[in-house]
Amino acid sequence: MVQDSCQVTVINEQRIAQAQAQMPDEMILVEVAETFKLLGDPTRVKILQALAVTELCVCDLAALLEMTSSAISHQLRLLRARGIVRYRKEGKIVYYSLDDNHVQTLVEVSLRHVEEC
Amino acid sequence: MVQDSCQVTVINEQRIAQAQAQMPDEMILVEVAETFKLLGDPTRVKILQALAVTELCVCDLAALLEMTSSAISHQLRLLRARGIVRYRKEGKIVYYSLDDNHVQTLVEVSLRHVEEC
DNA sequence: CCCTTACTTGAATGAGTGTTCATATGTTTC
DNA sequence: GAAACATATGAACACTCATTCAAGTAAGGG
Repeated sequence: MVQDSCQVTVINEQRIAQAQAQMPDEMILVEVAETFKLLGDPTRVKILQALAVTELCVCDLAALLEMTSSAISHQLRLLRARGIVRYRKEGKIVYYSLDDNHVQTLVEVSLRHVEEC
Repeated sequence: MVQDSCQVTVINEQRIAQAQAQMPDEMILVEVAETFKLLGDPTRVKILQALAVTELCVCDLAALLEMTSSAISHQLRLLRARGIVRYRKEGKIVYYSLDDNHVQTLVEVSLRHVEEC
């Protein structure tokens, strides 16, 4: 047993070294967590699920999810910032659609996972 | 254009109906979001990444992530509650390992996604 | 031009969350 | 049995976050 700088006892030094060796960069792991965090909200999951079916404008999404346009717009801003959705203006109407099929895959995998349990 | 109960104007009634028809149950979508939320924290992602390599006890994880055993234990409790990790007692030491390869798949897909960008 | 409409945005608020600290539990060792 | 140790857990704290509300922008119609 060894004490590290944090006063934590180490039991299996070798396994720790092994896990550490295969651990991706801190930065990458933080990004992975942030991606998941973005998907970790029912409103945003519903938005993505709807946009996976068809392009929709803000007020359509608001009607579909029975929420205010403001609430939807705030969430779309987050999804936009991560490049998950893109938008297209048509007059004063703004149409949103998916811009990242990786994320779509994640939602699908998670859906199948939940449905199996 | 139609006004629904929430005072939101509907632009594309047909598309909304289409999206609604393909929308999974509210309950399932909430569970999907909760699964993602659980993966949406750097500490938990690191724990899962480490356990994907090898079984580890709480203090090993604490040493690896340079955090207190208490903080790790709290996170493991959440992962345990969702059936994502399982544990095995060996005397006073508690070894944790992964108990859900779906989740492992999600992390892998997300890792590849982040690394591509 | 003014009014309505679709959307955005900033501040505020209430709920939720991760870590710390102190304490408790259960196990081993002396 | 007492001390040491690995975990677990409850409360507290700072912090984040989703929604609401109010105000602002930009486009179209009368």
